Amino acid sequence: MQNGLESLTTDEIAAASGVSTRTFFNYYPNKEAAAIGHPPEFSESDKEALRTGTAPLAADIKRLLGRHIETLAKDEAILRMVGKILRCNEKARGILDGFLSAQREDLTEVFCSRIGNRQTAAALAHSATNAIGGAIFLWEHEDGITLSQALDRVWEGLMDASRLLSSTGE
Amino acid sequence: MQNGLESLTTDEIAAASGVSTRTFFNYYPNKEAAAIGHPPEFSESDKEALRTGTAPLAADIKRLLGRHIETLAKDEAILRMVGKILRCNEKARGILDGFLSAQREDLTEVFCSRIGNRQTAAALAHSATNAIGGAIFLWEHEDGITLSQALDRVWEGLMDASRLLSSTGE
DNA sequence: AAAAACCTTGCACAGTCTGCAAGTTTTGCA
DNA sequence: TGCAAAACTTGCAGACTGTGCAAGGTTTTT
Repeated sequence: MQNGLESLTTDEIAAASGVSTRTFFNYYPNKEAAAIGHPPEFSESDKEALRTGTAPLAADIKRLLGRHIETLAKDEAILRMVGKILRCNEKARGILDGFLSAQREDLTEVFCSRIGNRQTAAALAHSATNAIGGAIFLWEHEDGITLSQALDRVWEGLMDASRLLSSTGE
Repeated sequence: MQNGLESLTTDEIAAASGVSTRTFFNYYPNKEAAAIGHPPEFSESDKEALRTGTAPLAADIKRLLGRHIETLAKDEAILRMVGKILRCNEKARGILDGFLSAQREDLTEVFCSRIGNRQTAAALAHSATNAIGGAIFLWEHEDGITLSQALDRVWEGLMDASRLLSSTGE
């Protein structure tokens, strides 16, 4: 069993769900999309807080990410299972990638309305979504660490990296 | 024609390549992988230069990225075609994502050996690969801009973002 | 209670991809 | 040169995903 998904047929999934295979495909465009579902979005109020926040930008971003990771932490089991699927199913990765790209664009708009410059906003949005992804990755690969702790570690790395990039020496 | 790839069957591709369909699948694991191919890697010597460089980190990174984007610029036609495929084929996105993740890990090692801290290295690697992706995106969506110019714009955004993140005020 | 809108399902079908068992070509070496 | 081994190509059968369509059933509306 390389995947878990690959060894599950749509017939089996449909039967287990108590609908016909045809109906399964009325609900979901394909097997992978059904398996990974739709990842949670950043909350509107958190985005609004980021848009209008007055604390240093880094602090406001960290708050958004922290709250988002808390949301994710509510479904650790799902997160772990989805991670397993993503690790060995290319199509699933592509589908998730689509969702995350949309979220990143969304976040880019938020940053854009706070700081004005689109390229800068895009870089920030990338950093933010990478931090979430990185935190999940760390949490998956390191025992006895919570998602929040993982985010803190990743965040520190991002802060270090930012300092390194913006300083002229090393 | 939503995709271009979806309306092309493997039978057609194989026939056009002068081999049987079965042989096509001996060469490539699937249609999408065949269509997008393997993206170019960062050159070993450029990575080595980054590993052992003594200029400010940002300058060394920028050099690596600049040289990589020059490599990409040699095949603009391919880049454009692959972009078109990626935009509407989830499986292809997932496959590319796998390649790029591997490249990013590779780059993480490079940064790691230069600066020591793994999380920081990972953040830098993310920023670097995002810059490449962002530059291609910008080049695709803005008329009359070269890849190098696009990279410069994206790079400025990254520098701004780094300063914003590492400063306590705004 | 009839009509309209909606949902589920079966069926046929196009397409991807794999394993297997030939057959064919290339390589290497005697 | 010539033959055996290795490597490659192919056809075929088959499992599986996903779609269009039309028939049948359910729910909602009037």
